[in-house]
Amino acid sequence: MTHRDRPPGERAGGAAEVPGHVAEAAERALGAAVSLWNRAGQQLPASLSPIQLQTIEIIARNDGINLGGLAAELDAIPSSASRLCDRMEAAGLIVRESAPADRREVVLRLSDEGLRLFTELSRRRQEAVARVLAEMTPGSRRRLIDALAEFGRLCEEPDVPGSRSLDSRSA
Amino acid sequence: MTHRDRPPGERAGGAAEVPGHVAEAAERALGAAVSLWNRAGQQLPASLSPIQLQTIEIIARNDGINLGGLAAELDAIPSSASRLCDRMEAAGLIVRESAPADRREVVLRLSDEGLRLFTELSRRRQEAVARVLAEMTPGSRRRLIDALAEFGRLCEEPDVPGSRSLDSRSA
DNA sequence: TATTGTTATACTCTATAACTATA
DNA sequence: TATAGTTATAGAGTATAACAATA
Repeated sequence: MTHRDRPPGERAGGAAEVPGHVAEAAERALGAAVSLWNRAGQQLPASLSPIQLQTIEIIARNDGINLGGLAAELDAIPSSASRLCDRMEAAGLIVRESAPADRREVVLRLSDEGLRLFTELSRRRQEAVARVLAEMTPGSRRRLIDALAEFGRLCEEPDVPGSRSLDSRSA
Repeated sequence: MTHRDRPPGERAGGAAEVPGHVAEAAERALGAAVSLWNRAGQQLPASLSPIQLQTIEIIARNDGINLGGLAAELDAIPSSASRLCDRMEAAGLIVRESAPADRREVVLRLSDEGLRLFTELSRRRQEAVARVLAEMTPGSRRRLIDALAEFGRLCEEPDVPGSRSLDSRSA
């Protein structure tokens, strides 16, 4: 599906093939979508900070992740992640366990309350997106979903510049 | 997984018309896009915090906004916004002026440095999006841009539930 | 008096550096 | 010694409440 018949040596990863006004339109539309996305989290009844919300998502998708792994996912240092876990454990959102294999490590899991919040967050995001999708014609909606799915897959590909694996803390 | 084919021409009006698996796919794809979007800001050479980045965007798009307006856009209270402006003014990113019409008000503008950062942020976001778009086939890309533009417009419409005008501070 | 913004205080979030425990 | 995590300290970000200036 990944249509890449360009010679590997060509410049800028092929971004030059996309006209400026197209990138600008995409930026504007994505900006509105990002706002919609973020509001779904802000409107949760529990009123978690963005970083606590992000932490819940990371642990939900990486059950049993250790503290260093969480810090890496947050793009933060272990000390910050540790303090964050202090507060989230005290708030009853996560649990810290000692890893059986290596007792230096800490295994992180969601508490029942944390899992409930994650489920609710996902539900609200889907609902917010669905409300907008419902305003579109079925044809537009179908084209958006299909194209967006491809776009999302490409965003997750590690070989896309600016995707992951960058140490932005040293910037 | 019942694929509901609705008769075309029927008025779209409720989120219930969008099947759950469609909303789920959209959530997943948008999540990846949101990550791409956020990384563009994190990788700026200046290393601003998300809230400072957001403040720069708000002032850039609302030149001369007053402090209360900024606070509302940030979904924060004036006191928090005032402290934020203290630091950003000290960092040379924004300037505070007294409003000529009403001397109680404070008019906020970007400094040259703040404007430069905003331009760079926008450039990097467009570049990140363009790099992914360049990986798509021209047809998919076209369909995505067209459908995404419509989606973006609908996200910005005030009558879409969960759009704006919500006082999430009281939640 | 009502509105706009700032200051006092306290808590969360984050990084640097020093530390403890385990390997 | 090297690794995983915590604690000490300090500064940024935020809210509540009290305050000052202007309308």
